[in-house]
This record gives sequence, structure tokens and C-alpha cells, in this order.
Amino acid sequence: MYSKELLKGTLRTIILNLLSGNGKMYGYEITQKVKELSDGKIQLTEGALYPTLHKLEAEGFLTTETMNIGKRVRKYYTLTETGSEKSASKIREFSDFVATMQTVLGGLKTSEGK
Amino acid sequence: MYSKELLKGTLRTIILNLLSGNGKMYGYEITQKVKELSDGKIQLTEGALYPTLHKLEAEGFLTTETMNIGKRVRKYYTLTETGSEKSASKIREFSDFVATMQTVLGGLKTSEGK
DNA sequence: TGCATTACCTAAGTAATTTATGTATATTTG
DNA sequence: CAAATATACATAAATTACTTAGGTAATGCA
Repeated sequence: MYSKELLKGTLRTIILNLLSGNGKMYGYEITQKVKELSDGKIQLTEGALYPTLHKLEAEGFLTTETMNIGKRVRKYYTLTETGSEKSASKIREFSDFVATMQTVLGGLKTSEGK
Repeated sequence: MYSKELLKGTLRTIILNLLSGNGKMYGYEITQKVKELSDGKIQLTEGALYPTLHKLEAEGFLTTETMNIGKRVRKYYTLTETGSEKSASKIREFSDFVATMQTVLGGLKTSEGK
């Protein structure tokens, strides 16, 4: 686990990108997927995830469908068109940020071009 | 400029690493160096920088020397031994974080090993 | 001489998170 | 079969790293 501050600002990027790659997903599924992909290194907390999903929906980046699984409710999220665009721009932003940081930190790993 | 949230949690890493590479530096110098290295993309605010420097000093990672330039005061910061270790571990942490993010985001650029 | 730059600093406000808590169903295990 | 764990949603208070705003003062320049 990292000093979690690094994660700040990446939650939206992660959510949007996962939905972009996997189609519709529900909240709990997202937490599990991230945990799996990150080898347990990133564990989204529900207190952060759900409010963020709600915000993304309110902002028009996601739409929801509610599904009944037995007696339980499951809420699937899907990217809207603007959501897809947002996902792409978020990835670009993150990518650009990392590149800048590498320059500032004196080129740690990757792209030692020049 | 990025959505500045990404910068959160990187300030200490940046400061420690810059001092590690450049020897003693003073606050204002750090802001200028970061601006230069990042091509203006990262502009440290003084409201964030100075308190952080003070904290790093209080935690034993930095020591200070005050210098008089004419009638103005300049405060130079130098890494302590634990500060150097901290710098290295911060870099490792950031590096590891980026690698993890790349996996989660589906390998954007770099290290497409496999 | 007045505006930008250098150089330090602190305090109030903001926003993304964590921690804590709540509810309820489903599944595994001893 | 009861109890613990996992699934699945949610909100609210507390934390915290930051931004914004404010302050002081010397120096350089047009």
C-alpha cells in the first residue's frame, strides 16, 4: 500500500477507464476488479466510491440501470458518450502528468529519450 | 495544467528529490526549478511549499541554514541522512504507484512487457 | 517612482478522501 | 444450522493536503 495521497485525484480516472474497457459494471464489482488488477495494492473504499459514482452520474458521464439479483439490488453503471470522452481525456491527463513528473524527478525509468 | 488533484501527495516527493539532486536549495529556488523542469506545468504555491518544508524539517528530514543576502534573508534546506533515505523511498513509492496504475488502466504506454 | 520580482510567512477555506456506521441478503464453514 | 464472511448498497463526520488570500519587506528595472 502506498501513502494513499498518491491515489487522490485518480479515482475518477480509474472508474471511467474501467467502464470504458469492461462495459457496464456495478460498484462492488469495480472495487474487486481494481483490487485484482492492482494485486491488492489499490483498495477502493466504499465511502469514496459510491459518492463519486453518484457525482459522475449527476455530471452526465454515467447512466445507471438497477437490476434485481434475488432480493438484492445491483446498480449497473455505463458510460455515456461524454463519459467516454471524459475517460479518454482523463487518461491523457494522467499520462501527461506522469511524463512531467518523470522529468521533474530526473527521469526515473521509462522514456529516457535524449 | 492538470486537474491539480493529481499533484496531491507528490509535493514531498518533489522537494526531497530536488534536494537530493541539487544539494542545498531555498524555498523560492525550489518553486522556480520545478516550474522550469516541468515547463511551467507544475507551479508550486507558496502556501503549500513553506508549511511542507517546515514539516519536513520538524520530522528530521531537512536541516536549515539562514543566509543573509544584502538585507534579505534566505533559508537554505539540506537533506539529513534520514532525509536521503526518505527521498529514495518516496521515489520508489511513486515509481511503484505509476506501474500499478498502468496495469489498472490497461497498460497505457511504457513497460508493455509480456 | 511605481510595478515586477525575489523571499519569506500564516490563516481561512475547499474538496477528495478515510473512517465509521448503517442496512440487508447470500454464502460458506465449522 | 448458527455464525462468520462476502456481497451490495448507502450516508455522515472527520481528516488532510492542498488553494486562495493575505501580509511583510528588500531588490531590480523601466
